[in-house]
Formats: sequence, structure tokens, C-alpha cells
Amino acid sequence: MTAPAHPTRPRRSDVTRAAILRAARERFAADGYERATIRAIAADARIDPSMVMRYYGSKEGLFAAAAEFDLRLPDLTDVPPGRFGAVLVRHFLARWDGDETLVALLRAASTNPGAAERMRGIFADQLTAAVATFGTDPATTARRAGLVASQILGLAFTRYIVRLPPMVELDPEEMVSWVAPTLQRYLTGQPDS
Amino acid sequence: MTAPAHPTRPRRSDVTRAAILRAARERFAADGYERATIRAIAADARIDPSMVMRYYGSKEGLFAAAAEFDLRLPDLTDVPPGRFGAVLVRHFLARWDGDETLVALLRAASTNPGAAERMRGIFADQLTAAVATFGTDPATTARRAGLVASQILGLAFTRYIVRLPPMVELDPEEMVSWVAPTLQRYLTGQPDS
DNA sequence: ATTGTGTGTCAACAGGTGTTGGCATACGGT
DNA sequence: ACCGTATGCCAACACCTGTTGACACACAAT
Repeated sequence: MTAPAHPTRPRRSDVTRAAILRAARERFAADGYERATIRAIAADARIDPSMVMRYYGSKEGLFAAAAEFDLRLPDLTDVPPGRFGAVLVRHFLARWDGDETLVALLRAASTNPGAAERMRGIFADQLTAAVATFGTDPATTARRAGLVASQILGLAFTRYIVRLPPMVELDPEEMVSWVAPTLQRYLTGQPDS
Repeated sequence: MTAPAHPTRPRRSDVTRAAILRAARERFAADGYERATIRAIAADARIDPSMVMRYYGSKEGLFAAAAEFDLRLPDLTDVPPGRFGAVLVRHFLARWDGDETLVALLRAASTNPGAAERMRGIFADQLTAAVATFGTDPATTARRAGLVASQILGLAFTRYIVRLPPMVELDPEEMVSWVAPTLQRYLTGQPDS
């Protein structure tokens, strides 16, 4: 992600670019889009605010670069269908703890339309595509993906943003045992069953 | 909520106060805490920005007044235990559509610590108190309330904030039939069942 | 050694923010 | 009719925001 995609000669400023991106993710995750100021991000990266503008064009551009994200949903073809839910919850919890990009995106999506659209894209495209491989009726795929997203994002919102005490204190495996059946039903079950 | 609690002589400015509060809720709900400016709120209420300061002290004070909220959780003593989930989902959907205060609180909670605390209070106190009346093991009450909050807030977040298409399009009764069993299990079930 | 380009700093701009104090006016009690 | 108070508007303050342009330096190629 840091290395340039094109085989250009590596730029001397790549470390600066990376430092800006890292500081931006931290600030966006901690403060949300509007409270995270370019000046604060630049100070964290120990460079001048004008560098941010030169390398990323604008605050929106910086956020777009910092919020690049891949859910890296696991391949579920080898997983027994009855364990889809558990695998997914475990994956999301790990993904969330390991990369603050998602928290940044979650915070920003509440107030920034661009961030909301990015979030929509991630959960509508990536998650729907994964759900589609489960072999359920294609007509219900989008709905199932939406319901899964609602529980996953609700989990993240209460655990990482609002920090509801019981949701913060639940250790991952307990969380899995409670939430996995929910996803399982959204993925493969029927309503009101 | 608009009428003064104390039996003081009604103030001549009550209509103005109410107009400010209504405009504030709208703006906070639409734009979040930081993007909702006092000037914009005052313009909506057709008064001068300085009036907002005089009547509510500060922007924080205005938000605190605008985010006053009661979930009005229904009395569930007459409801068959097997229908707790359905009743709750239906209640929350109606509550959310009928009062934009919750959307304002939800948006603001992502970036404003005070709003997050308010949200924590509402869902930790009001919801936990309601769950406690269900007669399950008191040691698990807070956990069950937290899980219910995670699904309810995830529903609201995806439907009203991010506006994930499948979650926006689901009509209320379909939503109930999908989500009610989840709450039902969080309330009265066991993990990994 | 000289040029050109990439990297970085500094100072400033224009606009918007929450907030404040002063002043005019209209009301309600006497 | 008078007076104190409540209500409202206006102008301004001090600060912070994203953004821009000019200038200094370091490096690579010639």
C-alpha cells in the first residue's frame, strides 16, 4: 500500500507521505473528520501543514487516501456452512483491533458525506460479494449483507465509539458466542424463524 | 418537555426557546455536532445568534438541552416473554422515525465526547433498567442490554446515517421479522445456542 | 560547476467559528 | 405614567480553519 504501484523511481518523500498518512489515520480515528485538523496531523508527522496540501491536494483528498480500506474477508469455501457466523465475527474483531482505519472511517461516516459513501461502498460491495458466494437465493443477498453490516457496525459503534461498558468488557470469544448466531441467521436463515 | 417544570410564570421568550431547540435538533441531526453552527441554527429559528448564547449559555449547553431524550421503553409486563424482541424492534423503529433527537444524538456521539456519554447514559441506564425487569440472571443483565444496544444502534446507524440501501428499503415489518429474533436471543437466550 | 527538480519551511490570506458587550425597544407591575 | 426587566439586534473580538505563494535548501544529472 505504501509502495508505489507504478514502477517509477522511488520518491525521496515516500517516508514523509507515509508519516502523514499514519498521523492522519490516527487523528481521524481519534477525533473524527472535522475535529482532525490538518495542522494537528502535520504536527504529528513533524512536517509543515503545506506539505499535506502538496502531497494530497486537500483535506478531502487526504481523507480519501487515509480511508483506503479492504475488509479482507476470508475465503469461506472451506468453512462448514454452520460456522460462517463465528468465522466472520472473529475476523471482524481482529480486523478492527488491528487497523484503526476502520474506526476512522466509522467516526467520519457520521458527519462526512464522502466518508459515508466510502463506508457504503465497502459494506455494499465487499460484503455483498462475499455473501453472494454462500449460495443462498440471489434475490435476498443484498438484504442479508445489509443485516450483517448492521450487527457488525453496531458492535463496532458500541465497542469503539460510544464505548458501552458491557460491550468493551466482553472478551472476543464471548462476543463471538453471542453474535455469531445472529450473523448465521442473517446469512443462511429465514425471518421470524 | 417544553413546558417549564417549575410553576414559574411562563416566560414571554418560551416560543423563541422552543424554536431554537427545534432548529438545533434539526441541524444536529442533519450535520452532526461540529458542522451544525450556532449561526445556522439561529438563522433557522429566525433570531440572532447571541440569543442562543443567552438562553443556553454555550454550544455545549444547547446540545445538552437539545439531546434530552427518553427512550420511553414500553412496559413489558403484559407482553408474552416470547414477543419481547418484536415489541422492542417495533418500538425503536417508531421512536426513531418520530423524533429526530435520536439521530442527532447518534451523529454527534461519533465525534463529541459529551454526546457519547449521553448516549452511554441512555442505553446503559434506561435500557438496562428495562432488561432488568425480564427476570433473567441479574449478573447477565448489563451484557444482554449491551448486546441489544449494539443491534439497535447498528440498525439505526446503517439505516439513518450511512443509509445502506438494503437497510433503508426494508419496510418496518420485514425489519421486525429479521431483527426481533436477534433481540429475543440477546434478552432471554444463551450464547452459542 | 551548473542547472533543474524535488523537498521542506515560513508567513500570510480569506473566511468562518463561538462568544461577548452595548444598545434599543417592548413588556408587566406599581 | 413610570420604572425595572426581559427580549431582541448589531457589531465586534479573538481564535482557528483550509489553503496558497514565495523563498531556501538538497540532491541528481549534465
